[in-house]
Amino acid sequence: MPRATVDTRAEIRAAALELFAERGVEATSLREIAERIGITKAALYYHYASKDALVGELVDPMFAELRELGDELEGRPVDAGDEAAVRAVVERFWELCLRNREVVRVLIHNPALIARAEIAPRMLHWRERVDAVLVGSDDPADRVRAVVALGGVQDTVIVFEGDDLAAVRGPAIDAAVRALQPGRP
Amino acid sequence: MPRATVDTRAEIRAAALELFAERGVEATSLREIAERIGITKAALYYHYASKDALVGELVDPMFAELRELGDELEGRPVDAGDEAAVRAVVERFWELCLRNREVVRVLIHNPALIARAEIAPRMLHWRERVDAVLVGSDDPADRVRAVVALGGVQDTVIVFEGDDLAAVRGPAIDAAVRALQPGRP
DNA sequence: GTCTATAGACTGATAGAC
DNA sequence: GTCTATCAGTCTATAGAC
Repeated sequence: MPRATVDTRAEIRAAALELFAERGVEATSLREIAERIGITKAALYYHYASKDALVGELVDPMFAELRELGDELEGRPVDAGDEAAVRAVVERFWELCLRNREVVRVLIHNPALIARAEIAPRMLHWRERVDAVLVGSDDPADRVRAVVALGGVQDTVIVFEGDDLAAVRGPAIDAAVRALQPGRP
Repeated sequence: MPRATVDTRAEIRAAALELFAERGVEATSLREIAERIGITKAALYYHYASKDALVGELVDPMFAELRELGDELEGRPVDAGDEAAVRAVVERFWELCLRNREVVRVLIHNPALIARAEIAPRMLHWRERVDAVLVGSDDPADRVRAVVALGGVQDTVIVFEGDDLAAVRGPAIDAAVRALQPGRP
């Protein structure tokens, strides 16, 4: 029987992202995804050749955004002393995490994912690249600061998921910018 | 046939923690854990009644430490202006994460875990409780700062796992302490 | 495009011999 | 304590009807 909606593929992705983010990829079966939108597992296989292919298509948009951000910033590292410039990059990273927060959740929660053949090549150290651009330095202490700042920012969109994220934005970015300042407090 | 080692239970826990941290709990089977230490799945079941029981015993020590820290700090909130006091708490949290970094990894990577009946009651908002003690405030902005600081610190013991963590400690704690300072940078 | 039916592998867990 | 053997259930994935 034909279905009420036109875009079954989009429906599959939406249901899958929700379940993957909530329970993890391994803990979610294709049967569950299919049943959530009222089709059978076999019908799902008509649209996606495998679970890996589905996961790959889900995480792709975020990787594309990260690559764009990396490309744009590459070659012109941020001066750590220029607070406005640092803040601008942190803000963009926050917005990116916010837009893709369900994907962030999936990636954080599924380490085995990045080892899968379909997905690993697309990861390319995603956040590490932004780290590097942001601190523009190989100094290990600078890298640590970047991990605290961006890791912390990334965590907020997950931890405060149900809350008013517009209110979280300001303090989160402030804290991250401060964490990035070199030297002892 | 009796085995070379005395403490099979400890061997099981060690192998399980390694595999759970690496791939996630759902993606690791009891057969894999058993075979890694040269016994069968049935032998493993002699020592642990279920997968949940095994997971529970693995995460217990960290929860116990968090409860101790919470108990000790409870009732005497840290003055956000007292930098030395703030630093002391952040340092203790860092050490706790470092000691339990494989468990941290397991918990981060397995959201579904905290919903399991055996484990949920022991979680009791672990990090949230430390957050609360640390900022000693219900102000949402303070809570956000605490999440950035402690989330960032927690991330470093995972991200820099293979590196020299003694060198990571200083910059990580500095960055977290700075992130906790109120107001705009 | 969606279905039913099924293959084949693996899972967590148990029974009972040694 | 560890084994072999097995259960019932689930999984990914496919074949073929409509």
